[in-house]
Amino acid sequence: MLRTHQAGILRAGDIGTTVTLTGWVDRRRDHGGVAFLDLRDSSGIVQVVVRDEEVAHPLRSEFVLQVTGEISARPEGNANPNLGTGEIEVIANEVLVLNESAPLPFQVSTAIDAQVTVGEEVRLAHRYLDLRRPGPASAIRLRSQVNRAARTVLDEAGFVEIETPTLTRSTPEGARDFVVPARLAPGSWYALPQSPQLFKQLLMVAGMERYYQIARCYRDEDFRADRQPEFTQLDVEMSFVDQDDVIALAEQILISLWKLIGYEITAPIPRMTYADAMRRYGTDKPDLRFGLELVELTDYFADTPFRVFQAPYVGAVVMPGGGSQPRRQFDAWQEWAKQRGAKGLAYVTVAEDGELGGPVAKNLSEAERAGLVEAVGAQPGDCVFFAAGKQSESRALLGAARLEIGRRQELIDESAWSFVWVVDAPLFKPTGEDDDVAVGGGAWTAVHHAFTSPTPEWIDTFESDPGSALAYAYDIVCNGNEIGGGSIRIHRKDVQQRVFEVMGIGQEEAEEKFGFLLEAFSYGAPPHGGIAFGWDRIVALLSRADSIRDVIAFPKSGGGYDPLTGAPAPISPQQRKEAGVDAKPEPKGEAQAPAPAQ
RNA sequence: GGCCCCGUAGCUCAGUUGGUUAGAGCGCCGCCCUGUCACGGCGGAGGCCGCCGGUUCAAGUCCGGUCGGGGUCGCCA
Repeated sequence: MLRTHQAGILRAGDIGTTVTLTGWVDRRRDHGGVAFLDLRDSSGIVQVVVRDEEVAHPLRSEFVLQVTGEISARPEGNANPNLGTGEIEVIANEVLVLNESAPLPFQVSTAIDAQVTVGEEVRLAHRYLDLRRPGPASAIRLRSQVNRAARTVLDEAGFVEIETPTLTRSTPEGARDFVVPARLAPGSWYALPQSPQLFKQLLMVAGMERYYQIARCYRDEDFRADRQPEFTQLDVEMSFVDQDDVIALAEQILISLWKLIGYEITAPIPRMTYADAMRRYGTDKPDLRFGLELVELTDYFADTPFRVFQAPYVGAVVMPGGGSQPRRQFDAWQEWAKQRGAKGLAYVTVAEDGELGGPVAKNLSEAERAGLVEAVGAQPGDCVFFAAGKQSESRALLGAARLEIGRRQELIDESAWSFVWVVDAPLFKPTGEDDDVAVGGGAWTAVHHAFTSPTPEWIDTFESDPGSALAYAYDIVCNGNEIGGGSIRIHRKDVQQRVFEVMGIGQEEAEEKFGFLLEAFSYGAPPHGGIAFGWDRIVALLSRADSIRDVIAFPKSGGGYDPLTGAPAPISPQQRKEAGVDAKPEPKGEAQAPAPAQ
């Protein structure tokens, strides 16, 4: 080793020791006759005193040094309480420049971090400099701990870590695939997996019984703060289990993860049905850090004279203290609602004397006005927002309004952790956006994915009422974020075929797309199920990061662009030719992709 | 694909009703400085105001388009 100690761990107890340190010049304070260097390595910072002006003068920020010297107590009154090493300093008797540094695109030293935030674009373009800073670095280090903690739980529970292919076959449904040309089969393409879903099920057929993988997944979709084209899941699958077994294991994992940041999750984590979540919070991922539940008023307004409320669903959410908002603020709420595709957001204010105000109030009947405050649970000074129309759309709007109210009124305890399992989701949803599609129209698609089993109660009867059939699936939600989800899978070929039928996937199509899986299932597939955790999102939550970009070593920016490498980039004509990108598939007939190996 | 916000020095930003030579802090370069820790002092360099077009006597500023970034809705089984 080029060093004997790490800089950041030196303490008063080390006084008198001669050490050799290596690291970067964080800052330099040159007084002519004496110079102070803040030497930084991964453990922290220590002050180095250089008395030789010739040595100290040419040093610059981020030069890489090897310093040998004696640990010494700082002179009386010169301690720095902001540094762990603030009691001591290293009196250098040898300073070797291991490498120089060009002037920096941004300041790496975080001494002034509180005042200046560097833009994300430039940080990502020089991510290797960004990661020298303790804040960004700590997120990446936490991620390593998170991986280790999960592996420990799973290893102790007898799981086998198995890698699955990243060059695989494009499967229908779901997100857009990233595709890779196959040089040896021009015109044919691999797809990068959206998740290891099919492989992990095959591993259950293979008798591995307990599988996990920290798996990279790829989806060619548009961006969000919490979405990257490549992202990571902790992927888990188990044989001979039911829902409670998977949930119990998942809770063990979550407990060990949150323990890393000193939070104790109390198990069992509460469960809520999907129907309840939608009814009370207007979303399948409710943020339970605050109350403010939606109030269903369809019956209350059953005979209303107000046309807008003559709708299949009427609901409301209360904004505490919202009654005193100025008119333009309410106009802003209308705009907010319109941006989410709603016609508007009706509201009623409740004055301190209980009098109702706002443009909607006068449209209500006497009786409706009289009972409204009690019906919605409002207080004087509040306002009540209403949504009326289709149930799903109205609830979604109210659910979004609830979150917005929570944020604006600071009802959310940002230090809280609130976990909930959302269970009993529907198995199917109507295809297309219109949820009024008549049952029996035949157009159903899987809510989760095509291999999710119906719950035991529905397994024999789901065809009779696909819209009501429940899936044997579960999502784990933390502070309004879905951080994982899974299901018990279908392991019987006949059930699988019936599910395909409801979804309108014919036998031929099923054979072509999932033939290898269906065949595997014909050889004694064990009952199995599993879960996948959104690893980036979990680490982002644990590190209190705003974006998953903060917990990915080299994230992409908008448009899938990597500001560091410049990927994606054009390829040469030679590469195009070799890769077979431009190969024209032969017309139909035998040109079909070869059947999976039998 | 729709909508919103942002593009001015290496970084973070200011820039008046359109009006002389576009500023500040930090950083950078040079000199000075023996107890600093966001050290300090003196001096200096550094700008296609994202790009293209328009309006105007005159555009960083107004208008249209475009590119890039961020957010959001659609989308993401």
